[in-house]
Amino acid sequence: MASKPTDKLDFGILHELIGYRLRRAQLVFFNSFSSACNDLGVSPGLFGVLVLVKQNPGRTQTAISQALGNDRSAMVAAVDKLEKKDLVERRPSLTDRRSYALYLTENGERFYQQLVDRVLQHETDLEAVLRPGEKDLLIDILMRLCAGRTSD
Amino acid sequence: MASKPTDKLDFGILHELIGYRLRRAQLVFFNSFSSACNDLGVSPGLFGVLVLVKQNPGRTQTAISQALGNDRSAMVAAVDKLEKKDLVERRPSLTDRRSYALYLTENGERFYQQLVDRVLQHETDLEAVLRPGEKDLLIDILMRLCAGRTSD
DNA sequence: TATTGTTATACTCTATAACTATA
DNA sequence: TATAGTTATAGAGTATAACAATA
Repeated sequence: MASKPTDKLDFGILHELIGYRLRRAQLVFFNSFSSACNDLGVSPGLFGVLVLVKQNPGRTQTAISQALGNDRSAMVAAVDKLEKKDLVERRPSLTDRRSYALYLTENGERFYQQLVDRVLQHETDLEAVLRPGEKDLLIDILMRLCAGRTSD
Repeated sequence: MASKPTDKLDFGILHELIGYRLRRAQLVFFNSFSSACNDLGVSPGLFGVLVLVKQNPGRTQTAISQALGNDRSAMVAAVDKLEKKDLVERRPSLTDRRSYALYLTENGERFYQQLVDRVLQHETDLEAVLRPGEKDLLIDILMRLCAGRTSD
């Protein structure tokens, strides 16, 4: 009898590889984050920009992009989107006429509170499968795995 | 005095969010996996296909794609690449003339051993920052985070 | 009617190179 | 010379819709 496509497959070493498990888990998080926040029009990437601008008002696009570990060219479209949504504004830098200083707008400040509530609720939902202390340990392990290989 | 782009930024809640930490860690893994295996011409995604074909010879493209959690249309280019590298072959299914049965080629079998050695070495390198028992716990936590939300 | 492999297509994310205006 | 923002561009990766052959 031929095997059906829905039969469980043997994953071999795949299930024991940290890289594969990270990819699957990250995909789950990405999708559920998007579901939780797509009515607000904020992707995981844009959320990261918003947090850094909120916590570090007045920084340049390049500084934000370096902190997030991606190229400054990618920041252009991101800030464009956030500006169009009236969440972030580019102000001319007082000290360097080549660069902009990024700030949350008034609307962005209000929006940010609402967004963070939503994100923390999402986080809480997904933490439901963790036992006490496991979240902190998970974060700690993930940071160690990045140590020396990223800018943050 | 103006802040320099290289100053450390305040990440606020970002560093405490599982989703963000997963994304950063996954990026580190993806990049180091690519460095370790790009001379072999195998990406993380192609590696997943190879493992599933090795462990489940004779399955269809659709079965493999479902197990990996992506669309069957994406399998076409993947199997094309693996066939061009003489690692995988499409054999006509004996029971269903619409579908192919996937197998590793002879060359693919030899290549697979070498590739797995490389991947396990890569895994070992990255496990260096983990304490005894933490890897199993990490895998367990990551699988729990996926439970009920993926096909595997 | 439903499914397999395929194609065409599009969208996101990301990186590189080159340009401009400044420094 | 070097840097900030920008643009054009290209490459993955991924998803949808539609089609022909087959079930």
